[in-house]
Amino acid sequence: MRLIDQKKQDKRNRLLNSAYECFTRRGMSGTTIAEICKRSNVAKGTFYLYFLDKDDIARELNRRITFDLIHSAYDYMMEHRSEHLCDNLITMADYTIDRFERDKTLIKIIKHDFIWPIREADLFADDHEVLIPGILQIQEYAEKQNIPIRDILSVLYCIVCMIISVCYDAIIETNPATMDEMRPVIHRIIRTQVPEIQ
Amino acid sequence: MRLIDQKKQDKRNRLLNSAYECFTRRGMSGTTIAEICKRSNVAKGTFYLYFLDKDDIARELNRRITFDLIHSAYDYMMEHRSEHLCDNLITMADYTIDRFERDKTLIKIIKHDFIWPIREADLFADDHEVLIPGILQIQEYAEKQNIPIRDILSVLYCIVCMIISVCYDAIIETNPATMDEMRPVIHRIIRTQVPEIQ
Amino acid sequence: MRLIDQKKQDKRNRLLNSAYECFTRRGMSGTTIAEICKRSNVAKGTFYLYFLDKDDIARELNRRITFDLIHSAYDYMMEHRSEHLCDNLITMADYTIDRFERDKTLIKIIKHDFIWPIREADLFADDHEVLIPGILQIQEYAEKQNIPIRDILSVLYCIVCMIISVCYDAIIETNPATMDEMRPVIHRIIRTQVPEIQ
Amino acid sequence: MRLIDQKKQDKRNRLLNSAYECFTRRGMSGTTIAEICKRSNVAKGTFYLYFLDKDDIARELNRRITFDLIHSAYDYMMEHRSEHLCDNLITMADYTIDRFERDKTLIKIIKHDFIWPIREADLFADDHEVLIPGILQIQEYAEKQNIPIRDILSVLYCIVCMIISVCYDAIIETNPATMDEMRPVIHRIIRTQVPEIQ
DNA sequence: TATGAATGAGTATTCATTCAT
DNA sequence: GATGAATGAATACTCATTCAT
Repeated sequence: MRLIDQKKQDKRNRLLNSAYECFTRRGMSGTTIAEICKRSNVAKGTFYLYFLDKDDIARELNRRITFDLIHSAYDYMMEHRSEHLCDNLITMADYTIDRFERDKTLIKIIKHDFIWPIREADLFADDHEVLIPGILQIQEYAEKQNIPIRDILSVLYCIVCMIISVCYDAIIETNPATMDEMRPVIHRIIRTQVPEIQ
Repeated sequence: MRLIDQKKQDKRNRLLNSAYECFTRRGMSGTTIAEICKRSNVAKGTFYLYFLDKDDIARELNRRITFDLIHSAYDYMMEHRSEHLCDNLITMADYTIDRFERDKTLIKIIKHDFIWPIREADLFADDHEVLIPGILQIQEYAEKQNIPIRDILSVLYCIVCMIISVCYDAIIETNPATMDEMRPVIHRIIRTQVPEIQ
Repeated sequence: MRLIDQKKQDKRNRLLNSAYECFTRRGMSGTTIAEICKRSNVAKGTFYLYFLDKDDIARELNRRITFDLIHSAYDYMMEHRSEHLCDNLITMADYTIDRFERDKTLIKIIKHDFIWPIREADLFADDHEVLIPGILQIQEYAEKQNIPIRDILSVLYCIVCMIISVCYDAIIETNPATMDEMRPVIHRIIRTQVPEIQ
Repeated sequence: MRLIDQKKQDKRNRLLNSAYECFTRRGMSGTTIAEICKRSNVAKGTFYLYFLDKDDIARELNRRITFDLIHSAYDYMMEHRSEHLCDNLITMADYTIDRFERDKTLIKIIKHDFIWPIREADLFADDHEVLIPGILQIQEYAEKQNIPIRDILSVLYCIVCMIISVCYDAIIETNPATMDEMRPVIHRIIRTQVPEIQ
């Protein structure tokens, strides 16, 4: 990569990082483009060389955050791996909940803009492992249980939706209960939906 | 109630109705207080005699919408009642999904601002039946299953969260699938979480 | 008129006067709405209670300026009246040219936005005398010369267009000659187009 | 001319052509220098090697357009030549009006920025024939009529101003009448100002 | 010569909120 | 209680111009 292209990429990243910090502190609608630029030591006009508008940078940020969160959770799970899918999912859920509790903006952003990273069409694409890591174990589970894989994925999707909503309410609004009270409920639901194979 | 109080109540209601129509058409952030007032034939200053600000009226509106939706769903269910809690919950879920499909703003508002209408503290209040109708059948089910009622309610809460998120994604974004594809998934999850009693 | 309406009218006029002075000094595109407001001792938001945008106030201003200029020229002519239409037109032209020479912004505004104040449709409306004063003498002249009045009016319109363009070029650009050199040319053209009746 | 100079000239012309197309489509104030450059496949910095700013290229463009229009009109007239100056002027006026009707941007540019291409000082310069073709016939007419040539030229200038203004109003604003209605008026005025010699 | 990344001054417009009437 | 005129802070986005390469 040419030096100048590296510089551009670097500037783009600086803007994304600043945006993350600003969105984190003041929320997306409370953040001005001027602030993002100032924090990046970049002129206001420069912002528009890299992004269309605030929504554009927010979308890009979201993609990165979602991608990073899923993969971190997966990596963590791999370090504490069990042979049961069910336990592994709970490990990932717990990791994610912990992240949310430490970083409340993260849950705000995710709740507002989460995009399930795999569409029906992509299901058998070559790189779905990149998008949803651990899909191999899911396929295996589906075969053992003799359930279509897309049924498993649908339920997983619903569980993820649920976790995000519940975490948001519990962490941000403490409603209807605290995270500590909701966590075992989430565990139970996962266990019920993805029972261990005998 | 004195006549003058009725008049005040009436003006308050007019403002709430106008707000609902405006939020419905243009979304909350796209709605100005001026519009709400104009539609209510009320001066702008008057708005502030009844509500603190836009958030205030939005909160109140949300309470009403949630309340109305739950009770409509309950009434509908009572007309198609089964003896199994599980079937009744599915009936209510289907009714709600239908409402969302017909009125996309409804799901937008609910997704953005849903407040689970019963808090721990209220659980044994005298009027919880008003907030969550059908709680008697839930209590009955809890007893038969020998599960603490608050465990049932927690799971119900999670299911409601899930339904809202999934409906929003399916209806508004068609992601990751259509509502027709997600509906049976939701049914299955309810059945798994609230199994019929033998 | 109620006191409050008088105040509103007064504020509107203050804005128009400020706009005139600003347009005069810096031209329309060089004038900011902030300046107009400051000069009027009015908040920026207030501007938008009275006008849609800069174009709107400019249009209104133009209407007033054109109306005022024509009527001033007519009044002046009536004080130096001759029996010949031709001489009267020259008197009005001279008055106008003098005004342009004294107030260069006037010619800029007029050149940019002059609107001939009488359309075909209005020709026989009851109030055309308000728009183009002196139309009675024009009608008289048309009858004596046995020419359709609309032919006279068309020529007058063309002469007015010509005067405006020539004045602009001469006064603002000194091109292709000075106003002193062009004035007799204009006189001669008027005399040729509207010959005195024998 | 050296090859390198030809290349430079070529780039300059490309910029001028692009500017014409852009001004034509979006008007001068709606055109950005970036657009002109893009259309010319030239970097933004390069623009400033050839022109001072947008006004500079606009002025140059205007000179070319005016020059081209006058010469086209003259060429057309020479193909339909009469012995009378008056008829020839009408032929040229008609040609010009037709051009304006077909190309509305042309009249907009001309109206906004017309520059009478001959100044007093240039009148007896060697190349005035280049600037105002047909000046020989004008001189001849002046002699026959025993009028100073500059008097004829002044009147011609006024007529040109008038035609431009009237065409703009008629074609762009249809005010106060259509071009079809104004055309004979223009003819009559020319005939009156430059009567055929007996 | 040529490039194009970076700059940052410049401005219209909205709208929640107040307060004199 | 009710009004609605007035406020003015707050902000996204453009684009001519420069200058290091």
